[in-house]
Amino acid sequence: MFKDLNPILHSQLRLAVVSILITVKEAEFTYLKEKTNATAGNLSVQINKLKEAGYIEVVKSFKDNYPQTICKITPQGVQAFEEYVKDLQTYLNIKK
Amino acid sequence: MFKDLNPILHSQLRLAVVSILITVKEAEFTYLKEKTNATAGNLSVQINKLKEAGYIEVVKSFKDNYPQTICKITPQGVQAFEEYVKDLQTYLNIKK
DNA sequence: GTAAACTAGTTTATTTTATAAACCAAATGA
DNA sequence: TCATTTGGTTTATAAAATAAACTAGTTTAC
Repeated sequence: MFKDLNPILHSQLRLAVVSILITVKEAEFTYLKEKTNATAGNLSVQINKLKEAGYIEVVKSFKDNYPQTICKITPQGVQAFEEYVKDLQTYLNIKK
Repeated sequence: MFKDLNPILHSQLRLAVVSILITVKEAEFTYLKEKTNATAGNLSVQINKLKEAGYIEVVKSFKDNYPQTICKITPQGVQAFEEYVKDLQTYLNIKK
């Protein structure tokens, strides 16, 4: 009946990050922070979890002398997100 | 951009319970346990949280000599669920 | 009639998560 | 130069989910 929801994506902040990355393909840490209203610490932790899960790719470099962290979604990330959205439907089945 | 998700509903088990109660209006503890595949302990805890939030009503009685716990959704529960589903859309906006 | 197994839960303890607070290294500005 | 800001990370704390243990009673089998 109810499909298990991917716990990595069933988190408000991680879901927001993946949601953004699905549409923009690439985003800076600061951009994600602004769009999600997350604290830097929280975002840092959650980005690492997404990276460890293989859902995003993180590239660190420097831009205008400042450190810069760029995140991109991976094919696994896209797939996991689509699966999550599909699974979620079973919980929201008011639309019949 | 991203609306905050109701933390009481953003939980797999509680969401499943509310989802069921939205469609059946009334359900026994044992029925919910079977449908959600939850352990009794976990279900007991989560039912209490939903009750404390005012999202469900819990009536205890006896049936065939055994204790029986019946849960029903409240108007606030229905409203919170609908709001949650709506808020969730902002995270899933792949459909444009 | 009494021990073993089962029903229907609750409570407590443990693990996992989420979040906040504190920190770091470097850059900028007064 | 030293206080502030940027762009983070690490560590500590709070909250949540989950499991394990327990309660209270019932049924079944001897």
